[in-house]
Amino acid sequence: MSTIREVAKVANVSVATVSRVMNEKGYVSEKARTAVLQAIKQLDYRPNRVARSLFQKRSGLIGLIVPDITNPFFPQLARAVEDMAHQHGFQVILCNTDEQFQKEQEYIQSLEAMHVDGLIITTNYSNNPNYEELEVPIVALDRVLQGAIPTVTSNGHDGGKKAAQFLLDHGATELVVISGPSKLPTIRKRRDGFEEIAGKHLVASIESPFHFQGALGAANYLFDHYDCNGIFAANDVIAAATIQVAAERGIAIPDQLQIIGYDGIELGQMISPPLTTIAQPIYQMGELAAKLLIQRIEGKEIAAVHHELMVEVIERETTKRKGEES
Amino acid sequence: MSTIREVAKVANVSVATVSRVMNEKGYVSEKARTAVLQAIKQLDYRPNRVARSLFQKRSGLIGLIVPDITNPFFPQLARAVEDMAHQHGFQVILCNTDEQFQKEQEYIQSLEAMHVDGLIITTNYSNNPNYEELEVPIVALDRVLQGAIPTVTSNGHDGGKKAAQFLLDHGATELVVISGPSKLPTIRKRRDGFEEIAGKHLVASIESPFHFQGALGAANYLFDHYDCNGIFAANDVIAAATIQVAAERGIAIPDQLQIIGYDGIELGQMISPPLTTIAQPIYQMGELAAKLLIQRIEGKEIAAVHHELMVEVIERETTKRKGEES
DNA sequence: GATTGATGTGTAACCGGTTACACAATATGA
DNA sequence: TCATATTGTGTAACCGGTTACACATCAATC
Repeated sequence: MSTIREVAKVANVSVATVSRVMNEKGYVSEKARTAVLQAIKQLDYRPNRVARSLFQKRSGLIGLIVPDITNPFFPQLARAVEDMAHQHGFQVILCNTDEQFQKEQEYIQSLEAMHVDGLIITTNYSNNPNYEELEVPIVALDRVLQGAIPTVTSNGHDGGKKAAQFLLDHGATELVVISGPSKLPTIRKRRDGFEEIAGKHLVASIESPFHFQGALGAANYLFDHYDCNGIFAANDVIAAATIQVAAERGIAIPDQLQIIGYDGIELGQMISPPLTTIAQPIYQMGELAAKLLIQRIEGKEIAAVHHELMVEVIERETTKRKGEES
Repeated sequence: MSTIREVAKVANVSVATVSRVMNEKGYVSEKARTAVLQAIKQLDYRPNRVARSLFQKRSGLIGLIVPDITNPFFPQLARAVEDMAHQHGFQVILCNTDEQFQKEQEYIQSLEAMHVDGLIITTNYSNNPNYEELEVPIVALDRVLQGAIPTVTSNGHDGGKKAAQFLLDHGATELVVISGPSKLPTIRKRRDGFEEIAGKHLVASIESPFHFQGALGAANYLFDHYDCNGIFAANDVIAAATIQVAAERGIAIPDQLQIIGYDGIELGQMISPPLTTIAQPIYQMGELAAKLLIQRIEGKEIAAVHHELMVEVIERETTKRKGEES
């Protein structure tokens, strides 16, 4: 791989001139410019980004910290972030924390040491650490962080309300919410919104882990202990598990039991019957987070600190058609 | 952020000594060592990895190029690669090509310019480009590349055979394979293996795109034109679509129709009924690819060039229990 | 003809680590 | 006692870009 000095030699100019041509900065004569361009082509010269980073203190790297890319909520988010980053000439570094505080800290340290230009974090350690003290710009995604850190979430409270209203409107009378880990604020909001509207129709409110196996257990527990005809699951994976357990037990969906999920991941349309769900605009959330981050990186001030996007219900087949409530 | 020279000043030694302490290289007196360590702690000094990269020509970065992280096959792969990379002190840069030649080339150029230490590629442009000419070590995952590039795949031919054998053993008599895009060698192998064993029981062999919507169309086409009681889908997403279409049409699974998928992604267990499938060891494949790459990066020669892992059938509920075939 | 400003170019320092090399000081062995 | 390791440390060059600054040249203006 050739260097700028070699290019300079071939083009018979100084390195400064080569640099000027490359960055289109400062005065360069037409003659010098073509000579340099010619030399660059001849040597297949591409500037060393590491060297450039060192001087400019800008690496063109964005760190994306997620709990686990394997959780089907995150690939779409990651994709959105990567697309937006790519459009602006950034690359993204993927980090999985498994929700472990220590891994998260390790990654942040590494990323800082390699001078990433910014960080997008979806994390739980909302309060503990010193995000505000970090020198790099940060945007929080799907989780709300303390302080002056911009965040992007969707309106979970409204989502919960919409879910309850939808079930009620479609003839469900005994409602259950299978919530996620209640230490997560975003999850609590969904549940609270649901319970607010469900009111006296609420039969039970139980908790489930996010992963499928755990949700299977929660669903079994639910059916063992309660009777209901409308379930709101805190995410689509839990909803899928609930559907599976219901199918095993011969409970007809949506006739005997209606189920509504949350998230709007692709999984929802792949299962049978296809899942009615409260869809977050996942891709847009990732996109917005990346956009905000890039704006901060480029020094623009950001207006609102907290961005909350709307959710919408996607009606599929785990709920009854309107007018057929029976 | 403090620099090595500041540390040197505080510890009252030269930068060389600080560097020696940090890298545990060369002679350092106990006295100097403790002074340096003390200074490092005092200043919360962390070496600038960019500067280190520049000199060492080693960035600690691995590029992972996938078609689309949103395709449920890839998150597990990415996770495995990232885990292994992290264990060895590397970070991974995620790139989505959408199977577009041009995006792939762009990414490779960028990654080269930022001096990634290695590349893991899952790509289709098996023949076209100049992978062999690249200076960075490469490992191909799930796709076979020409030349001396190490590859990691699973035994698709055997997988196809196993699928056919399994359906036959469980009482299916009229078999169909819904294959993926036949330009992909890995996909062709699955189909060929299946057809080899299916023999005269093969009723039809059709092609489907990989994404769910397209697969829905293919499944509808299939049911409109053929009668069969055993289907092999080239991946689990296609299988899920087939199940959904079958459910819509009131075809009982597995009683009237048995379905077997391919891949072994989590989706398979989340759908109803849970999917019998030929599972690739996805995580292990990613892990192995990363391991091989890291070995190459560290200069070790690699024995075998092509690694083919075994697949196994995971029996769930879209196929009949043995002994209950009819 | 002198002053001013725009244009064009090169030298060398700088970013922050790493390390070859020179030079000491001390220890070992004959 | 003198030659030879062994141990310990600092200076300065280097990695490959970027850019402040000095210096030229040339046209326009007074």
